[in-house]
Amino acid sequence: MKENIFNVIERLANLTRQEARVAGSAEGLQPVQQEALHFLSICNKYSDTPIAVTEYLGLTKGTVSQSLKVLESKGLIEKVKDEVDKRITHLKVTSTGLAFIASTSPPEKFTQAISEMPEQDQQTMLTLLKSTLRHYQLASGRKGFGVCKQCKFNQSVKDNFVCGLTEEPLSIKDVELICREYA
Amino acid sequence: MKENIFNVIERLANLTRQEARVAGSAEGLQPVQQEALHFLSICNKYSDTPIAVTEYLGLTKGTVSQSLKVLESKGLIEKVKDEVDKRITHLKVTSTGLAFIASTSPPEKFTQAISEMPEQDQQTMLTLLKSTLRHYQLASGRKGFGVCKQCKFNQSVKDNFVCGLTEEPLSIKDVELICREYA
DNA sequence: AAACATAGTTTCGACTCGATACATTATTTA
DNA sequence: TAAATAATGTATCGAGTCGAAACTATGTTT
Repeated sequence: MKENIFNVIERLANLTRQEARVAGSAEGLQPVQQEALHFLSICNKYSDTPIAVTEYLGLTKGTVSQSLKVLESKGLIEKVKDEVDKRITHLKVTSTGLAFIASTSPPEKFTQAISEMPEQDQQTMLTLLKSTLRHYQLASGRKGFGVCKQCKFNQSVKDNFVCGLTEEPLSIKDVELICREYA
Repeated sequence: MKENIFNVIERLANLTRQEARVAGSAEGLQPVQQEALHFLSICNKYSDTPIAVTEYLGLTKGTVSQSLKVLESKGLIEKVKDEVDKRITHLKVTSTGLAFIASTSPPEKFTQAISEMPEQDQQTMLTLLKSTLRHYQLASGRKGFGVCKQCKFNQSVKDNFVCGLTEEPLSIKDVELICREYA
């Protein structure tokens, strides 16, 4: 059973990677660069840094630094120095970058395949996949990437949200974005 | 919804790839080489060729040829010329190769994560993932890789199986292995 | 103030990948 | 039957990925 689940996930990943290769070839974007851009388009302000991308993709920072340089040179992201901690660089996805991601992620045929399944099945599968990922991240001893709403550092005060880790107020938008400090 | 399903699958794939990178580093095996070896360990005699590996991984034959050369040089597979069609090379996984795959696939922590889920959930997820893959392969206009039991070319005669495409008798083992001509 | 930790870049060598050209062997067509 | 075409597989090239290591700069601890 686990063998089969593993096989199918591997195969799905191979297919999406192929689609990404084709979709990105026009812009000269490699699959891994698209994954980085995709992450940056869905993460919040605590996670829009090279190190967060590194942890998300599970690569080394040197490798990721190269990929980000490419994304920047193509005008898909911009680097902005953090005003408080000057070691940190924030990566902002440009409108060009957002447009690219919107047109390629999820890949067209993947989207089509999912759409052909009953709504209820989609929901069930998502729930089970999320559960698998959570268990997998725990088993890997890896910090999870999650959204602030469920983060133990997210403390809501009346109608506003405050990050309990940094005590910074969070916008509604931040609360719904993926966060590196998720716990 | 589709976005989320896509995100989770991508993340699961990243994690398994990382585990594979670590597991293979001792033997000097790259993730893609492990995937090729894994496929060869579960395919039948119609699919144990370089071109079948190429189609399965979605790469070009030149690229795959290189990976197979590495697997051969490490004694994990052996190349055997086809007696009938002399263009074809069959790839046999050696006992060393089988031992490696058995110890690394699925990755340990992935297995652990799956095992922690209720049996019923595992079954449900497998069914839904398979359905997704089937739809995805169709949408991609790609020939599916499946097992002979459901293949339209598989015609059973009494207790024996015969491949309706080649009219060759199939062993019980062949019938249960993944096949390139699956349709 | 010194030691250490963190964020990020650069450089290097090994490897992946697609594209192309090529050799062999089958199959189709004329 | 001969020629054209198709299929399987290999070799080579250049662009790109990857981890490791060395490095800079900035923060944090001691």
